[in-house]
Formats: sequence, structure tokens, C-alpha cells
Amino acid sequence: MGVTIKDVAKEANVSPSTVSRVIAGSNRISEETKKRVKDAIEKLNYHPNVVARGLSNKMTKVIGIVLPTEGENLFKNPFFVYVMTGISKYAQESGYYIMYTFFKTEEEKLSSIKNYINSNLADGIILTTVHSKDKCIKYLQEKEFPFVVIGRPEDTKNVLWVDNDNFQAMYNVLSKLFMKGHREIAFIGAKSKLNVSKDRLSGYRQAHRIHGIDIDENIIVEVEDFREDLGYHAMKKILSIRKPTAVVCTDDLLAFGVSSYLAENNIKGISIVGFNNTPLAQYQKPALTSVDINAKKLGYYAVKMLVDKLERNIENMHYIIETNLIERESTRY
Amino acid sequence: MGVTIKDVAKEANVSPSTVSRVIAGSNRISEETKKRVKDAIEKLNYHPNVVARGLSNKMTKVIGIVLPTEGENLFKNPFFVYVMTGISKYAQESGYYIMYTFFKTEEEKLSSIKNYINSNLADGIILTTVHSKDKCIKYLQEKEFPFVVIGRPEDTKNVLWVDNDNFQAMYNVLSKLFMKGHREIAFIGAKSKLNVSKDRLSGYRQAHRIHGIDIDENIIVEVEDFREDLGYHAMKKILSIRKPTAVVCTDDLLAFGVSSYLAENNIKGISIVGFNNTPLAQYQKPALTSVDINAKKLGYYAVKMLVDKLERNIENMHYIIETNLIERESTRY
DNA sequence: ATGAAAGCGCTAACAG
DNA sequence: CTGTTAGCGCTTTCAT
Repeated sequence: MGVTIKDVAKEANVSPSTVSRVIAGSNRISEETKKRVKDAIEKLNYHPNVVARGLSNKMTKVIGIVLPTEGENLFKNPFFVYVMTGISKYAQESGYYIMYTFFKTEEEKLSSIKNYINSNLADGIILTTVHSKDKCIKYLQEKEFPFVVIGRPEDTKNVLWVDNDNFQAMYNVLSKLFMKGHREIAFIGAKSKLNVSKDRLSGYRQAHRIHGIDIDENIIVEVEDFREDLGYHAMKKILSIRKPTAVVCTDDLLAFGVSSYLAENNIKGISIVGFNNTPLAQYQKPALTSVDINAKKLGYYAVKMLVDKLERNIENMHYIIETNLIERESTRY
Repeated sequence: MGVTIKDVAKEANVSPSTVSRVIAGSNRISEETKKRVKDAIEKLNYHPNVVARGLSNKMTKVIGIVLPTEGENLFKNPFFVYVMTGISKYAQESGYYIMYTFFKTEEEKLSSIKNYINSNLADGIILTTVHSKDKCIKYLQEKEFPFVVIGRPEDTKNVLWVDNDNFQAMYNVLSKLFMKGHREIAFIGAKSKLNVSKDRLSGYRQAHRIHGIDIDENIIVEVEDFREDLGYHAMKKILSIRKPTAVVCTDDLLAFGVSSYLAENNIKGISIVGFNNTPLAQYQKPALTSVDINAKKLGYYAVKMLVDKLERNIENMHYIIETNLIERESTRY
């Protein structure tokens, strides 16, 4: 079917190896033949066969990514889609291909990874989720297979990762609210075992400490999952104790629930801040102030780190992606 | 690095080709050597190198998919994510790998496709969107490259596609509403040039015809895009003309807008039906009745068709995936 | 600066 | 039923 390097060689009156060198951008090729080869490539519309190249090189320029389907979160929160677009962007810029697999359980995740490695199909892997004591990380390290993880892992030793500074993000939210005069700020979080969650709560606590404001533990509520109904009930619970002037949530879905509880009961005067700046945040009434975590950029830099390692063996151990507080009506007090 | 077919051959005291045959499941191999080879594979933990196999076979078992990033729709509506999970499912079942690229413009879409083909990396391609007069389809047909499209294309000649029966889906919605006694049913649609949109509107019209109910063209509104605010205004416009007893929308986002307009103005007694059964539909107040289009299954069957063509050259020209009306509070009258 | 030749790991005639 | 051999298309020593 295809036109091969041999055809080009014949057309340009050189050997296949010369063509290969021209493509690789070798500098010890005379300008003249270089041009001749390039013309032939153009003329024949030649494109290297990446499979053949991969076999010869042991580099396929393929990066595998593994994504969770677990829970409905994948569908309600476009986090992973943003990550994927960022991944795709850097990949395209650097000539890499992206392969994906979904997993439901940790076993599936691990076997996806094994498959990528065993098949010799991928040069590197990106993990989009981390558990504490992640078996996959351990496996990849044992195999010495290049990988990067999105989200800071428990043990960062020898792992490339990219993440937001969740501590700082929440700290900044609180600082801002304090500046606006708030003193009683409730906290609604979920999945307290996750690093993200811990960091955000720490930010909340630390901001109080630094600003010399007491924390009322009663208005810190942690729920099971990032769900609107749980946010709704958390708010109800908080209000049964006392009325804060603001409430920060570790996810927009929780904040949506808060918002509808307040609306339903016609309660005014409580600022709300969400996290992740999901697309619906701006359509809430009132439009929800939220922390944008730059998910696309997380994906982008994940690939960048991986490619840097793969091609230049540069190991930037991690990147911190900035967050942005997007202020909307829900904090206009 | 890896253990190769030669190592296995040596271990089992056979030639590499025998090993290859065992792996391929050839039946003219004695049970005894078959066992010996399998043991050796097990013992050495051998996994075929799919790159080498691909080069030799001219079949990589890789399927490329191209996804639009255009508009915010990708992020608000999890359609594509569902499709991707379905794709992933069948791919995993049949031992295929999935590669993806995003595109913003038609040129990018086409160049993604060219890249898949030229690189010899993919065996087939799945298009997740179709335009009328789609250049990509034409290109793929010229190249005689295997592909399937999700969504019925303008010209279905020689193209494999999978889609819902959008005409029927809407027809059924209307029939149901008629059965419930509704006679004045407004229609809110968007992107009227798309096949989906045309089909859904046809279903609306045809149901009226068959049931012998007149259509009031004034309460058929077509807007630019699938956006909540546009649904909101469409409803406003309709109510300025007359009050229907029900309104059907070609997308949940439109229906969300309708719903909030009715809530804000405290208007009761209008049933609402959405389309696509997005995750938020069930959380609306009232919970939104919506047509589930089975996006995951669309993806699943897309891969199935492609693999059937690739491996057995069976060309099932298309699949129709059933839709399901999910009835919730918004039609409880 | 360029060519010849070997080899990446696997498959598929062709023999036997 | 099994081994030998010749590629698949490209890269990369090793010569010259």
C-alpha cells in the first residue's frame, strides 16, 4: 500500500539510510542531497511508518493514559475531559500519540498498565488518579517504566507528578473571605482520605490560625462523596447549629447543593465558594464563585514532563499548576 | 529488555514459528508441543510485542477516534465521555487499543485522520461527529480506509454508521404525551441543520399528523445552540404567544432553561421532556423526564462494526441503538 | 558524506 | 505437524 523509504531512496538516487538520516535531521548530509531527498519525499508523499520505526527504535511515541469510570463523577465533572484535552494538546505539539483505557477497579487499572508495558506499545504512562498506597505506582517503579501522575501521590519519592497546590488554593480562598470581613466560614468537604481533601482542609485550618480566627468544628462537615444532595444536607445540618456568613466547599457539586438549600429556604446573606469551576458554576443562581484548577494545564504538563524524561531524560520531579479564584455573584456581599 | 519469541522457542525446544502458531491458536499443532510452548510462555512470562507483530501483519489492533472540542458542549454534556467508555469496553473485549485526538476545526479533524492513516498506526477510525458534506468521510472513502461514524451521515452509501432512531425517539415521546391527554405541545430545538435535529423535528411533526392533531408553528422554536439560557428565552417567547401543556426539547440543557423559567415565574402545569438524559436531569426540580440515547452503546457498537469489518470483513452497514424515555417528575401530570 | 548490511520481533510462505 | 527462510519498514553500526 504505502510508499516506503526505499521508494524515496530510489527516487532521490540515494540509499535508504541516507533518507533515514535526512528525516532524522542528521547534520552530516550535504545540503544538496538533503534537498533531493526532501523533494522526493514531497513528490511521493512519503510518510514514515511509525510501527516500523517503533520496532527499530524501541520507541513508539505512544503514551498510555488510564482513567477511572468509577462513580458518576466522570460524567458530572468534566475534570477528566479537560485533562484529556490538555494531554492531547501537548501530545500533538510534540508528535506523540495518546492511548486510553478506563478502569473500574484497582485490579483493572493495574492490568491496563501491565498491558501497556507488556505489549511494548507505549513509551510511558500517565495516571490520572492516585490512591494512597497505590499499587500501580509501585509496579511501575519496579519495572522502571516511565510514568507521571496527576495529583500528588502519598510518597513522592522518585515519582514525577503534577498537581495544584490545594493547600494554598484553599488558604487563599479563606484569606480573601477574611479580608471581606467574614469570620464564620463553614467548610463542606468529601472523601476525606484523599490527599486533595486533606490539603484543602489544612488550608482552611491554617488560614484561620494565621489570621487568628477561631475555628468552630461544628461547621466543618465532611460527607461521603461529591454530590449535590450531600451538599444540600450538609448545609441543612450546619444551619441547624448556627448561621455562618460564608461556606466553602471542596467541590462545585457540593456548592450546588448548598445553593439550592439556601434558595429553597430563602436564606440570604451567605457567601458560597465552590471548587473546580465546573461549567455549570456560572449558570447557577447566584452564579457560583469557584476555584479553577486548570485541569487542562494539568494534563498538558503531565505529558510535557513525560516527554522531557523520555526524550531528554530530564526529570523535573513535579509541576505545580496555579489555581484561579473565579469570583461571581455568590460572594458579592 | 523483553523476553522474545525466540526465548520461548528455545525454552520449549521448538522453532519460533511454532511458538507463533501456538499463540495464533493454529490447530495443526500437536497437543503435546502446544502444552510445552504454553508452559514456556508462562514460565518466562512472555508477552508478544505488538509493534513487531503489527509490522509483520500490517494490523496494529489500534483504532483511532477523533473528538470535537468545539464549543463548551464537550464539557457540559457527557455524551462523548459515554461514547468513549463504550468504545473502550468493546475494544478491551476484543483486544484492541484506542487512540484519540481532539480537533477544533474541520481541517484539524482531517489532518488527524490523515495522520492516523499515513503513520500506519491505526487499522481503522471512528468519527464521533458528522457534518453534512463531510470531507473526512470522502477522504476515508477515497483511501479505502476502514471507518465507522457515530451519527447517521448525509449520504449513507458505503459507510458504516451507528445511531439512534431520532425520528422514532421523538415520535414516541409525542405519542406518549398525546396519550396522557396533551394537545398543545411546544418544541424547542437547536442547530437545525444537523441530521439529529431534523429527525427529531420530523418525529414531532409526524406524530401530530398521525394522531390528527394540528401543529401550531408558533410554538416551535429553534435556537442557535444547546444552551440553558437559550432554552430559557425560548420558553419565555413561547409563553408570550400561548401556554402549552407540555414542551419537548431536543436537549436537556434547553430543558433546564425551560425549567428555570417556569420556576422563576411560578408557572405550573407544563410538562417538560428533555433529550440525552444527562446526569443532572435527575437532580432538577422537578426531576426532568428525558430520552436516554444510550451513548455508551453507540460507542460500543461503533467498535464492534469496525472490528467485524477488520477481522471478518463483515459489513453490517449500520446499527440502530434504542432510546429509552426516562420518566420523572417533570411529566407527572 | 554516503552506502551496505544487520537486525528490531514477529509472521507466513514453503518445504518436508 | 514443524522447521527454515524471507521479509515487514526503518535505524544504525561499520565501512569507505
